[in-house]
Order: sequence, then C-alpha cells, then structure tokens
Amino acid sequence: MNKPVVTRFAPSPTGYLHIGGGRTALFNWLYARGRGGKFLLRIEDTDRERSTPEATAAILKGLTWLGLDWDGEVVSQFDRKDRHAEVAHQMLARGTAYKCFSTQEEIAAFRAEAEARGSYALFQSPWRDADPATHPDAPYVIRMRAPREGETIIEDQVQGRVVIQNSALDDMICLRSDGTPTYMLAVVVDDHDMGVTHVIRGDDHLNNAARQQMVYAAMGWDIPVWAHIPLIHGPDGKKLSKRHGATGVEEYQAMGYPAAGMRNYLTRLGWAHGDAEIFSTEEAMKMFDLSGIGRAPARLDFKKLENTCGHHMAMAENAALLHEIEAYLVAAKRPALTQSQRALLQAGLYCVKDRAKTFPELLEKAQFALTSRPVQPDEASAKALDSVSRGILKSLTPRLQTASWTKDALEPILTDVAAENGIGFGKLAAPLRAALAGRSATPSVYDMMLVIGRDETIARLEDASA
RNA sequence: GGCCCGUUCGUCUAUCGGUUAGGACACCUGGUUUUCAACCAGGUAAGAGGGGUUCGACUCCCCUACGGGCUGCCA
Repeated sequence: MNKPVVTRFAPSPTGYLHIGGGRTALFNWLYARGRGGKFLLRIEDTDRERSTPEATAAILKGLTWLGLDWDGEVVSQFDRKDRHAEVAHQMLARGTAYKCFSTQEEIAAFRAEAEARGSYALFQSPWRDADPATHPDAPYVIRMRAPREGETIIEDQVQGRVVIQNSALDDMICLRSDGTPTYMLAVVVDDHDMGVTHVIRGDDHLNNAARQQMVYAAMGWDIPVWAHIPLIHGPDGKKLSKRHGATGVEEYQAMGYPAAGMRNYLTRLGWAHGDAEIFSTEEAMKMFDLSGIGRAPARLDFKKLENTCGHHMAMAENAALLHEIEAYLVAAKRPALTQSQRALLQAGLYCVKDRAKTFPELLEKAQFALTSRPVQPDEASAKALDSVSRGILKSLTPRLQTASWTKDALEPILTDVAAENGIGFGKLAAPLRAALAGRSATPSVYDMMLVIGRDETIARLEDASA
C-alpha cells in the first residue's frame, strides 16, 4: 500500500525567491502533482533576526508567478515553536536528549583552544551524562544525545547510499536556551507532523539529513524519502551569486521570460527524461521522477532559456498571453497598455508570438500595433524611406483604397507595384515596414496591414510619403 | 583541518559493461525568405588525469586534481 505523496518547499524568508529555490520548489511541485499528492509550503522563520514578512511575501509572489500552487495554508515554522519544544522535552523524557548548561562562551573557548592546537574537535558537552542532581539553576539548551559510534546511512534517491560516521556528528542543539527550536529539530518535527513523505531539497542539506535522521530515530518516526538535488551554478561554474546577474525569480519575470518557458527550462536543468526537451507542464508532471535528476550542479544558460521560452511563447494561447504580457509590464515597471493598444495587440498576437522569445522582444515586434500616428521611424528603418520609396508608397495608396482587405487581395497589388517599379518585393517591404511600424524587424507587411486596418494603413503611408 | 557530494561536446544532458558515445541549445556552412524569428540540409565539438577489475570500461573499484557542501544556541 502506497502512502499518498506529500512534498514541501521550505524556504527561509531572508530575501527574494532564489532561482535555485524556485527550481527546488518546482521539483517538489511536479513530483507531488504528477502523483496526485500534496505540495505544501512552510516558511522557516525560526531565526527572528533575519526573517521578514517582506521576504515571505516576495517568496509567495515568486512561486505564484512560476505557477506553483500549494495545498492548504502556508505554515509558519515560528508559530509551531511550542510543538517543537514539546518534542524536545519528549526526547528529554525518552533519554534521547539531555540538558546542557555549557554557555556559548565555554563552547567558543573550547573551539579556540582546539584551533590553537591546530586541530579540530567536535564539542562534547560535559553534561551529556551528568547526574540531574548536579544541574545548576541556570539557562540550558536541549541537546540530542547522538550516538558516538557506528554510522548513519542516508538512502538518497539522487545521491545514492551515503554513509556518515556518527563520530563526525556532535550532539546538536535542538532547543535553544531561550526555548526556541533550532532548524535541525523544527524541520524534522514539521515534516513529520505535516505528513511529508518525500524531502526534495538542495544538496547543501545532505549532511544535515544524517543528523535529522537521528531525530526521527529518537522519536521513533518514519524516515521520509530523501532526494538531495545539486545546486544551480552561474555560467562560469561557480556558485550562483549576485555577480552573475539574475539570482531572484522576480528578476526573470522582469526580464520578460514567460512562466511556462521558465518552468520548462528549470525542469530540464538538472533533470532529464530521454530526449525530451520542449514539453508542457502537464507533460512534465507525467514524466518527472527522482531517478532522472542528475548528480552534478548545472549551470544557467540564458541562450537555452530563451530558446525554450520562444517555443512556449509560440504555443501560448492568445488571451493568456495577453494577460501575462500585462503582468510583465507591471513587473518591469513599464507603462500599461491603453485600451486601443490592448485591442490591437490582441488582434496582432498571432503574427508576433512565434517570432519572439521574450516579452520585450515581442513588444518590439508588435510596435506596429502599439504605436500611433505620426509613426516615428527608428534609425534603421528610416533609411528605407528615401525619396524614391516615398514616391512608390504614394502611388500605392489609391490602389489600397479600393482593394478588398484580405491577404489574397493585397498580395497581387503589392507584387504588381514592386514589379512596375522594377524592384524586388523586399525593396518595397522595407519602406512599408518603416511607414507602418517605424521598425525594420516586424511581422509580415500583410499581417500588419490586416491588423491595423485599411484606414490606419493608408493614413500611415500618407504620413510617410508626405 | 575533518567528513560528505560531484566531474560525458562551450552549455543542458542520454548511456545504467559491448553504441560510428545519441539529442537539445549555442556556434559554423549551405538552402529558403519580405525584415526579424522560424524552417530545411550539413558540419565542428565530449567521457578531468592516473592506476586497477574484466575477454571488454564513460559505465565497477582506488588514487590524484579541480569544483561544491557540511563542520553555528543560521536555515
């Protein structure tokens, strides 16, 4: 009998949603959603010094943009501190933990002394086996009574079987002297209480898993399935940092990458399923598994990200695409669309979405639908509007007056005009582009004419040839 | 310092002892073309280094190098 899958994403709210965190969340989400399971969200805010509500909001916003929805309420780890303390005391009662009265100064001194000797030693609390009768009336922490011999084995779905010598692990603190829980305790208690079956997280937690597994053992709880995934690196192979540019998910939104493309790219970054490259989110849910996750850190490749996004842009449904474009404009702090821009853009999406990879690029190519008279040609397109070309445009307008406004009717008119002037179609298309869009990279001239309509087309041609 | 993880084309990866080491992005060449994007045909390009095990290693083991992580009353 298989338990239903429950995964979780558990970021600490100390900043925006990191791109690596976004991918971790995505993996958890795909794994759960692909199996009819639950995907939970927990904010690890036990460190009151560094946790901020703004960061929590930013993380939620980032996840929402990525299209990752979570089940139930967002859990605040800090809110569960009483339960963590309860478990710590249960461990005390079971004898799997003990009170330690060593002060931070004593511990620091111990470490300094070891360092001075040029060695490194784990702190061994003198209180581990002390008689309770000798306990002072002083603040204390609750430490795990970790086994000092033997080994702890992590059966990791990504990293394989990892063996850690127990002698390398100290008696970690579970409950601080102020009564608040440490991460190492809280994460286990919460995962257990929330029914998490699969812990998919960054491999910076691989070593921690051994200590956490001791807590599971101490409480007699079932150990979840572990899957420690490699971190994402920058293009230079070093750990991803601000130096590399975009590290926050929100920055990718502001750069204009569509969320579907972002999901696809991130899914393929460190995970593969045969030759599958471009796929929908639904397909990803069906294919995604732990065995396809690679063991080496992956580097971010913006070229491939763009390519992937280009495919998704072309596949996008118009109404949804328009919504996403408007959200992008807000995120990028660009002016919103006017009513008429919105209407024309919507009508023209069909001919721009398959030639753009990002929203800025799409908007640039949709300039013909966004601009208004008089159209200001940019430097490149202005070159096409020489006096000869302007004359040709002028001769064209009367013939457009009477044409029926379809591509089939327009095509012979334009090709005839080109032929009559002894020029190739390209020589006619260039000034047309300049007149209609003020740009040299645009959709087909026919598509632009059809989208903006006869009157606007003629008016723009007259403006340009005047 | 100790412990743990990793290393296939420039990049993401496939391969799970026997392949001309495959695909995708990027790049180069040619084609198509109405600019851009796309598309079609083709091309360059990889098992970190060294030892083993084996009839046979990218694949299994060991060492080295390099990269990363952990080693907190941070998460």
